[in-house]
Amino acid sequence: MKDPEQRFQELMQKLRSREYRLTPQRVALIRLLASSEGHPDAAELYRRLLEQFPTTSLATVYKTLNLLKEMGEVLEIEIDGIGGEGSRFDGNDPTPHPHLICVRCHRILDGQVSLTEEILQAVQGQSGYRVISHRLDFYGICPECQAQGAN
Amino acid sequence: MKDPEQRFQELMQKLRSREYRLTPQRVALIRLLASSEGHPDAAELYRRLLEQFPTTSLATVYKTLNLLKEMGEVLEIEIDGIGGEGSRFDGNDPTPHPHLICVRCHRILDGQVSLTEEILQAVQGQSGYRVISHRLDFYGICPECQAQGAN
DNA sequence: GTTCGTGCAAATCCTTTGCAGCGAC
DNA sequence: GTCGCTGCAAAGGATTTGCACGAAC
Repeated sequence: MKDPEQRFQELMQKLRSREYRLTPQRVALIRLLASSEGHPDAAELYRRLLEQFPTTSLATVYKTLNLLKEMGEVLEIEIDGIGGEGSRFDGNDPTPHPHLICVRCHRILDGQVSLTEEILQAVQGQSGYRVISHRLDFYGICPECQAQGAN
Repeated sequence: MKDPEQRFQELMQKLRSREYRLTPQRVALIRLLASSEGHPDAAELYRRLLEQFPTTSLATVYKTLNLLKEMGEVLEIEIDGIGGEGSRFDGNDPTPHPHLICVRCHRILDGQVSLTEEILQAVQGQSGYRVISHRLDFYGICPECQAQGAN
């Protein structure tokens, strides 16, 4: 995980250079995304933002999120098999990297492995696809949940 | 890809042994899912089902889909970064396997590679998670779309 | 005859959009 | 002063749910 403050500066710089307006709400949201503590979803970001800006709306959160996604600075993590949950986001490290998703408590941890070059080559060779990015997620039970319940 | 007829029999057998009712609509849907030609979404399955049962409803498609998902006999493939599309489904092979998703035409191809045992071990070791399943999807441009447009 | 599945409509949930007013620049 | 951003409310789209009728067993 990158240093949040450094990542924050990085994001600010990118927005400035593209001449986007740095409204206080936007800056606060970017600060949250720079650390992306716990891989928050839109509602969680909204909740944290409300503490500073009681009139902020969810729509604003989504708009900024979409802006950053288009810039490739935020990664969207969709959890499947787990109904009723929205996407989670990672603005700390937008490079494709694996996630470990606990099917019990929905905790998300960053994985440290990466796909080997052989695998990428094999996939491209077999299919003829030109691979642009990928997504690798593991579903399982986190240590805490293992400790709690048997099974 | 498994032989669709064989997979169909397999699915029928599993439903029978759990004493689910084999209504004509359900049987027809299972036949579609056994091949899962083109990794259809719910709307596509519904469309194909309508040809045989003009009064079928989307709700019924979803209900059967959920039943089979819970039984672990259908894999749900969620495409992200591509808005306005629902999940796609694979009832031919419910074992986790990679997919190649074309970001242009949304074609989905089954990948032939699988994660190495080392990667799985590494992930479990680093995180302490007990990994149950995983998901590996590649995003790129399929050969047809590469041929069409430059870039 | 029972119980489960179907099909309709309405409801849900996340996310997006339209628009008027405000604020960054 | 301009134009983009905000925030509200309403719309949108995929999926789910409630319920009464009909069909599988």
